[in-house]
Amino acid sequence: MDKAGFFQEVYELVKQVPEGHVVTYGQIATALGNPRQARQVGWAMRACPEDVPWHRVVNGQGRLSTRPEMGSFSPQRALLEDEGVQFELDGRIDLDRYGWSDLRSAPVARRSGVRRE
DNA sequence: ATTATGACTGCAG
DNA sequence: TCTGCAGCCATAA
Repeated sequence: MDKAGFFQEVYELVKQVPEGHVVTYGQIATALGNPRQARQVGWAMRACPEDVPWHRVVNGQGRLSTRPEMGSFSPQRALLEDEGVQFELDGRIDLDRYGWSDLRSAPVARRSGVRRE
């Protein structure tokens, strides 16, 4: 797998995230084998193809990291809310509830009380 | 080859 | 809880 494959892998992982769930950059980087490459994941998202649900990717704090300045704000929040993700009053997401851990076969320790919607 | 930048993360204040 | 600083690493100039 060449370096360009890294981007492709990121996209594949993001595509695996179902509606109503989100993943962090570090999570993706970890799934790829390098938790330190979280930043490069962001770089990959910068080229986010249309067939990639980039809006389901947030930072480790459950906040939207997408640049709020690209000429206009991103519809990320609206998209997530439309999928059933409930935002906190401070604009944060409860990763304990919406965080996805089954990225490409993860050990997981999913809590038993994951109630969605 | 070297410096700067960034859609990140974790720790410290 | 929030802000700031340092560590990491691929891409750009």
